[in-house]
Amino acid sequence: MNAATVCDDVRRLPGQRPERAGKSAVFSTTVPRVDRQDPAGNLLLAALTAADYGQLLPILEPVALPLGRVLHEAGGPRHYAYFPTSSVVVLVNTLRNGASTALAVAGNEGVVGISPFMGSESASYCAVVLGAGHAYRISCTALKQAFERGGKLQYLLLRYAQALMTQMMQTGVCNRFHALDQQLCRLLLLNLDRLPSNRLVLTQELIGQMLGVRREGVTEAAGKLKARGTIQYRRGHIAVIDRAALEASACECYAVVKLEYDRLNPVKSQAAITPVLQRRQEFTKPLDQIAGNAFAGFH
Amino acid sequence: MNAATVCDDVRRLPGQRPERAGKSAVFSTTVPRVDRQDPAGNLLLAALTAADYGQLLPILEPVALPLGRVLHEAGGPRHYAYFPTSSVVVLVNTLRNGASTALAVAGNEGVVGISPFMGSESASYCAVVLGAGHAYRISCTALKQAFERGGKLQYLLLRYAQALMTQMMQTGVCNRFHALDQQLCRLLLLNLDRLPSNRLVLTQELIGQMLGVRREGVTEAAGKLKARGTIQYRRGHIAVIDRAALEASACECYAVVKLEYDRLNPVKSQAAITPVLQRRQEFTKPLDQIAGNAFAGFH
DNA sequence: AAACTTGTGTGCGTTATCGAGCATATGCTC
DNA sequence: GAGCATATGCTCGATAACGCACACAAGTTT
Repeated sequence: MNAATVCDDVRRLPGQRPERAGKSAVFSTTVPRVDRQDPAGNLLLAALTAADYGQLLPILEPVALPLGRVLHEAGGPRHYAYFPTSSVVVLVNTLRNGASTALAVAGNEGVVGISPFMGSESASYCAVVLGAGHAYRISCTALKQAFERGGKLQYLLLRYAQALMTQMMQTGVCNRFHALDQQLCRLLLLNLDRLPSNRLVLTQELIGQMLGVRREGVTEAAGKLKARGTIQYRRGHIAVIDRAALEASACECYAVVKLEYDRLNPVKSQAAITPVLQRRQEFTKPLDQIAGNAFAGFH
Repeated sequence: MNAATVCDDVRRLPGQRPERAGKSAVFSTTVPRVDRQDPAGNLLLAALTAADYGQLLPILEPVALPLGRVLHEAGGPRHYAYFPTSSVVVLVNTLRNGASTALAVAGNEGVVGISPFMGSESASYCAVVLGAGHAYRISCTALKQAFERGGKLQYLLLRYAQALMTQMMQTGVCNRFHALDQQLCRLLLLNLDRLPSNRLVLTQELIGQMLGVRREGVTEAAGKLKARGTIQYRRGHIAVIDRAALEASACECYAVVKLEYDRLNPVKSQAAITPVLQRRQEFTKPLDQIAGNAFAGFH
């Protein structure tokens, strides 16, 4: 991790070189030039009052985030917090034996680095760029100061932290109960929602690390999706062909998380999630109403 | 859940009736009468400034929490936040199919119900009493108001929320990678740390629900611990005989979480965790230093 | 064009956990 | 003490994911 490379042009990345004449119609699709080269490309920043936004603007620093860049190391000090505009960052927890899982995905709806205002210099997870793109960074001390001024900024940051927590919990249960096939769909969708196109730059090996499973398992699961025409892929590039089918194949966890995040930004369209909203009742069923529950009779 | 029973005497609980003359030396051990019948029995409240504490005191309401009491339902509104003194509460996430996992354990070191000050009326998890005891409750609006006054109370609440997040993440990875045997040890220890004695009132069925595994699996894992003389149990009562052995059998996750929580309260002795502190280096190893990592070469 | 790196496809035996069913034991209630 | 609800113990086949080994293909470097 070299500080001098922080502002490198993101358009030149491993595995993301300028494409040759389209071999496949899907992969030659030009990526929409939604660079979101403006702090307001980050929904959290965009939701600030003009006064707050004005105060932050001069200390926000644009950075390009290449795939694999480690923004925060586990247990290490956080120097900057990042407001992604067109990048996707995952929060990864790693065990002693090297096994790791991504517990949360963050993008232009939030901020990477909540510890500064949560009262701790460090946190146990590490933050890694999974989708190359841009972000605006701010020094942790400045963010902390801004947070302590209270007001809408504080509210938005806390509200986001809460949503992040929800995502972590949901991913935690998902880890235990849902099949790899479903989890793959969830991961793809969470990334997709934070990117401007239907294409992801991800190797199966990397996906395996994010889900905490073997690469071979990902190959198998991805193969099924490919066979069904839901996705296409080749050497680290994934193109989602049928998003609806992907949502249908995902576990409920995607919907739960999406719903929570949609509540952060009431302006955003919720059209895509409507069928899920209707199932909300089931998600919120209390523990004691569930069949075979050992708590029954204690109330 | 009947509101009228909220203040029932906790000494009369299912499975916790007055004991007959000790059949077994372990189980007849009288529980130390550490009732912590004082808000200061909660470490978070105890750490407040005299002024803050004085302001909260009149609106804190003592409640007895019987085993199985649901404090917050998933997705439901939170009316009260709870500061446990001698009770243990788990935060449980439940899926549509009824499968559930406890992602965090809370006790007298913190508070149950962080959503009010995190800016949301509800949260996706539910909070269930796993260790009967006492707590002090406060209305969510009052807690929110107190939080907004800023100062040390705000700091402590946020700092705790951050630790809770760490616990959830750690539990999330633990869910995926660690064997049931290890997870059982972790769960027992986390409960033990929040209770005054070496005894837990827990059925294997309940443990299964907390860990998201079958009851039979718990039977097997508990059987091994019993055979090794680490614990004893009978019909919903577990007694920890050899705590050191239990710690040795637990996965690293217990230590990571304990360490994080110990940082909340610097006064507390860290003697028990010393060997773990020495291994801290390994926990914080960044993702890119780990063998077989797909990120290598991207920096 | 050749060599090389890196990503993907596949097969095979191993393992932990599951799901279901049933047996036994414990401790409460009457 | 008898009856009963419930906690625990045990078995068996099924299954998802693992670990490993290797073949092959795509794209880069020389």
